[in-house]
Amino acid sequence: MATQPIRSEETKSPTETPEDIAIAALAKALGHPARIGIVSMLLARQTCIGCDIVEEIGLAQSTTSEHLRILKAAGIITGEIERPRVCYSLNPLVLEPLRQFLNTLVPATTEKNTKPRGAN
Amino acid sequence: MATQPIRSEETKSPTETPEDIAIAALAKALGHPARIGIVSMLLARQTCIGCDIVEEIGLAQSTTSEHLRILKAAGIITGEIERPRVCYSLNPLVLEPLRQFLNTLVPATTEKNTKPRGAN
DNA sequence: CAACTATATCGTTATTCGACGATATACGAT
DNA sequence: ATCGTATATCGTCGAATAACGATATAGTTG
Repeated sequence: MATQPIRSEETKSPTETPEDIAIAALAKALGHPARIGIVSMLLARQTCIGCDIVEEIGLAQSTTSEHLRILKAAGIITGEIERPRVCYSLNPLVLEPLRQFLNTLVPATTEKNTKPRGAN
Repeated sequence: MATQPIRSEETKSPTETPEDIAIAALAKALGHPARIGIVSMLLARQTCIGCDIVEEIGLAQSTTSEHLRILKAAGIITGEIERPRVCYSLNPLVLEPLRQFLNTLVPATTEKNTKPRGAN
């Protein structure tokens, strides 16, 4: 159906650096309100077991589990199994590339605005 | 899990704060390597006309235009029309909520790894 | 052992995304 | 007026995402 990719000799290769891909993957993992909520929750409390997250997020258990899986796959959170629970906690260091990317973007203004997000 | 009460009055409202939604929207807009590349490009040069971006990104013109549209919709870039060109530039301030979110996440004692982008 | 709890996974469905080529638009230059 | 350039939009396709209920898994407790 589609005409054959003539892309043989020309340099139509998307110029995606591995760095770009890594940063985009982190941003993508954070690109859903429920996942932002989960991360915020883990920041407020130190650790959370999954069922508390399910309750607070307000989505179906299976849906929440999927969001947790995405965050885990990106390395942003870790889940320590404590059968039958799973104890989730933040692993903020993996966000460094994204964080530094953003910090280079913003015209180095005041950094002292670091108020913690309001507790839920 | 206790049988969840049927979604009658309360209970199942996804607890998404407007703040969470805003942060997630920004992250989502950055959640693609091509868009990270565009933003990086606009950071390196000060402004770019679209055709240069198309060339550097290496995707079809229509695809690149779509990525530009997404970034524009999120407010991350602006496009000033200079017919027949459009001159794009960064508007990094709108990223503040996401940036601050990340900065509260990352333990502030972890500032050692501050190498700028591009060192690969 | 049986029941309960917490979580992950499966199957499904509807929606969105990402990519492309083709086409439309709008201006400057010839 | 026609051509060329730069950009946006349309239509389409396949893939990915988000959501859910149902079910499977695995440990704890009665």
